[in-house]
Amino acid sequence: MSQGSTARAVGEHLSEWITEGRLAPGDKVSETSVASQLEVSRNTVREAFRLLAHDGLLVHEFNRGVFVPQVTSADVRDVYRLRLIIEPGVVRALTARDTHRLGTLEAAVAEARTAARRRDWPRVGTANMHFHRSLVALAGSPRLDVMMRRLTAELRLLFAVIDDPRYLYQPFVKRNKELLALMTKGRFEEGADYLESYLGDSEGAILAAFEERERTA
Amino acid sequence: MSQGSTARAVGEHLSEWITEGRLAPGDKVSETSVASQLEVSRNTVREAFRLLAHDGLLVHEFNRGVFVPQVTSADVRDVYRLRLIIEPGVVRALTARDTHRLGTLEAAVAEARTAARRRDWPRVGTANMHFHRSLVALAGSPRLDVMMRRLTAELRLLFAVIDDPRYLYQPFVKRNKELLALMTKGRFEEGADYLESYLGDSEGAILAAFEERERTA
DNA sequence: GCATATTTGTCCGTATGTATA
DNA sequence: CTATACATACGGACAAATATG
Repeated sequence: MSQGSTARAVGEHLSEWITEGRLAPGDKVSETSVASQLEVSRNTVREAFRLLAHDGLLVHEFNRGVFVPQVTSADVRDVYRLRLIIEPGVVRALTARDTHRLGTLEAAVAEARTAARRRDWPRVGTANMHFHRSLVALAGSPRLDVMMRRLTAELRLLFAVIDDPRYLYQPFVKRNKELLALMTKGRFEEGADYLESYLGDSEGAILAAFEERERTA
Repeated sequence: MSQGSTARAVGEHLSEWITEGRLAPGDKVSETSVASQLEVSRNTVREAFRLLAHDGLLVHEFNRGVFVPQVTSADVRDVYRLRLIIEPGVVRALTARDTHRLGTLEAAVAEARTAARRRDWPRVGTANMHFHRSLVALAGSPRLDVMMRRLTAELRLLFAVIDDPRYLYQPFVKRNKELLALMTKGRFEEGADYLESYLGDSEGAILAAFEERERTA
């Protein structure tokens, strides 16, 4: 309606429903129900489904419909394996003249700070995504950007499983800030090492939550 | 109809048209023309467009339609940058017990050999794609597999620009075979180094063709 | 295992808005 | 600036596949 396609708008809605837990992992997402709730045609809903399936936020099973992915600890490991390859690699490849291109990272850090002050943890999570996407964008590779967009989208899916988001999101604020400080000083090698251990900790925390959940279930 | 969706079948057709040059880079791909030529509905064509756009074989511009990507030397560099990160990394991470899991690679090498004997260069190209996809599959990462599928699809797009495919495809046959030999012996570090230089040469050859083309155009 | 109801996959016709000649 | 072409979106329809009782 306003700007962009309605299919994209429907996609945004669905994306929120997923990250807010209104749509739980494993849930079936019916074409007709979404179409009637958002008052759009079924065709448009199908278009939105494709967009989200593209980012891994929905899975499409032929003749059965679309579902919210049932993420497991294996997915956590896979996502973090790729993050550990990509993100420190990008930081390590930076040089002194990149210290002037960190504006978007600063913005993301500021966004996270104000959100944390307001105890708005979902927004802290969004800011964290912005930070890491901006970080990867420094590499200047369009294809890497697409891949990182996918990964951060799936990250939201993983975080959505966690009951208490604060416990996971809060550490990000400080650590992103510290990583940025290292990078501003041009200490990229140190930054990459810092990022590696930071990602390792993050993976460990999420993994623990998942394995606990998988044990009880 | 037969197996899978008709949208997928339409996607296969379009994919062939692109790699065969029937659809040239920069061409607009009209919904209605494809729908009438393949005798399917516009709706189905739109679904197929999304599928191919997902793999980078088509680009979608809002309110303007879909186009065959206008690939440039910058795209060559970007694709190879990612290949150089991913593929040698996978090989380096392998261990002795992976030497028994190289069956798909052997099959791809054999496929390339027989195709080369028949001077069927497009088929050699396909076999080469299979080889590198199988290689990355050894890492056991579903998300890396998806990414590699995208990259190889785009690779076909790059190769489609080259006039004489034999010149580019022929070296692959021998080099894939030699890489496989190293891997079979468990010499993964050497294999990774070999792959790096091999990819570097490949990039250089394609890049030269692109820069020549961009100079004349 | 069967009959039924639901839902998806596909198609068509039409209206509206956007881009471009 | 107007006119044309085309993409976006709608709503209804039907067959086929799936899920349900």
